[in-house]
Amino acid sequence: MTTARSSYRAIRDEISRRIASRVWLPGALIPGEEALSVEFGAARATVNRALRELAEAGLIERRRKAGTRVALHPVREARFVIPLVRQEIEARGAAYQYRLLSSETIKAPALIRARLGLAAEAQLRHVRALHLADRQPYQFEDRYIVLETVPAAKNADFTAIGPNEWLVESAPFTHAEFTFHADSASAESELLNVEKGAPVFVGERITWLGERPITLVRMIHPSTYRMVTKL
Amino acid sequence: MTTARSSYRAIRDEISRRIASRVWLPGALIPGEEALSVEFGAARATVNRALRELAEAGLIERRRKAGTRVALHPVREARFVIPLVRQEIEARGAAYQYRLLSSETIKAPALIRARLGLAAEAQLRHVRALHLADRQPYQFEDRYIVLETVPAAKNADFTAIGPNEWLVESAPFTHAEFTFHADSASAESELLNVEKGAPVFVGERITWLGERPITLVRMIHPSTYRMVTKL
DNA sequence: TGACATAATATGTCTATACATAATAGCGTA
DNA sequence: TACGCTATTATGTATAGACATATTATGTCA
Repeated sequence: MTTARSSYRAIRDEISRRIASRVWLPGALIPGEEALSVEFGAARATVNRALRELAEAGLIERRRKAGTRVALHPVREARFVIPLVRQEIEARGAAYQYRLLSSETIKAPALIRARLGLAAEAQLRHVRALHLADRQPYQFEDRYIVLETVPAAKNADFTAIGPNEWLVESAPFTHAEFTFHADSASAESELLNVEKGAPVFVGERITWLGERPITLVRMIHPSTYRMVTKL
Repeated sequence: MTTARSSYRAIRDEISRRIASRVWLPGALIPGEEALSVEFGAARATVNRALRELAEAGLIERRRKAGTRVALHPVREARFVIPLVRQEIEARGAAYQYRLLSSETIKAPALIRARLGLAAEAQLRHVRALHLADRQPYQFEDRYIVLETVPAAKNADFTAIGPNEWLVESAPFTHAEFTFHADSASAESELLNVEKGAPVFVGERITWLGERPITLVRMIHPSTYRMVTKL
């Protein structure tokens, strides 16, 4: 027994159950908050919280005046966590190793400029590094840091601590965009210890602080990599 | 001006700003709800909602008695929506086409049985289909449906409506597991109109209704595919 | 010193009430 | 009929007050 008082969790789960068991069919209008609060013997605020969470999960759709209905095509969202590579590797019980491959300050190439919306003269720090799990190549990191947004990155030392961990500590972001796709290994094939042309899993991430771009990174994994998330 | 009364959004955004601008550093303890409610001139419940959302986003960490602190390694979560292939394609302004390739009822192969935790005699419906965008192959769908859990799938007609849309309407799920990886095209290479051995992006999804598995599906895209999500 | 009970405290949740806001429905008028 | 105003309604948000719960800090006793 959780509590004598009706909890928003109990209400949420019961409503979720009714939808799953098709008591309330997709597209159907469900009772209003007032009615539910009577049925469950709870305050409307409590029912509201339950419904709000279900709406966030995409199970129901709510509109003022129109009421709440079971989502027709539950556009559900999966969440996946964005851990540091090191944490990701250590969580698997593997030994983490980091190797800095190259680091230089350059003028932004046109392609990167376009992606980040930078001026022609923008300066970038370009870092290439390798992350290993149990001595096996795990991820090749190819990163550009916008020095205008993060001046401290100009002289940061990435030989011991990777730019990923350094940025997390030193340059918080407000927005991010993630892209994932499959590609065939080219220049990085030797580094990842795979055949040239072998499939690789590529994650790309751009982060911003407000309107200003912080960094663009390509993270390339061999095809043994699995990105997993549960719902 | 949003409202004269302080809103939880305003509070949430202000706290978010303080973290982003490093007024409150990673690991630092931030004022308690009581103190913040005084500062912002709001009720504690309002501050609570603001903080709760930030905690959900992974920006702060909260513990009873210990208080609230700025996350050291913001284990932030990205969310990505799981739309129907049709919606995904139509959202790009492309014409959607669906083609059923094969459909049969079989005894579960050992590999699938293991993944879904099924008994040896379990019956499955195995469906293979192709989804096209502007007449170009977009996704090859290779699906197994557990007939024990979804008996109605035994006689369902998947020639016009794909099993994906059919299941969404007919068999809601409670849990799901998603896996993504890169692979090289083998049997499906012709269907996707790519070279044999070309890189493909593979998404795998298993859904459950309570404890019982509903379906396992492999969704295979050519390497031009991009999975995008924003935060 | 160490184990254990106890007090203190910040967050977690619930209630009752009130007002805000979006969106629909219905009415009246041109 | 077409348009626009207005009343209605369900959700959205805020408040004050209360109790619940997890966890830390403290104190007591062996």
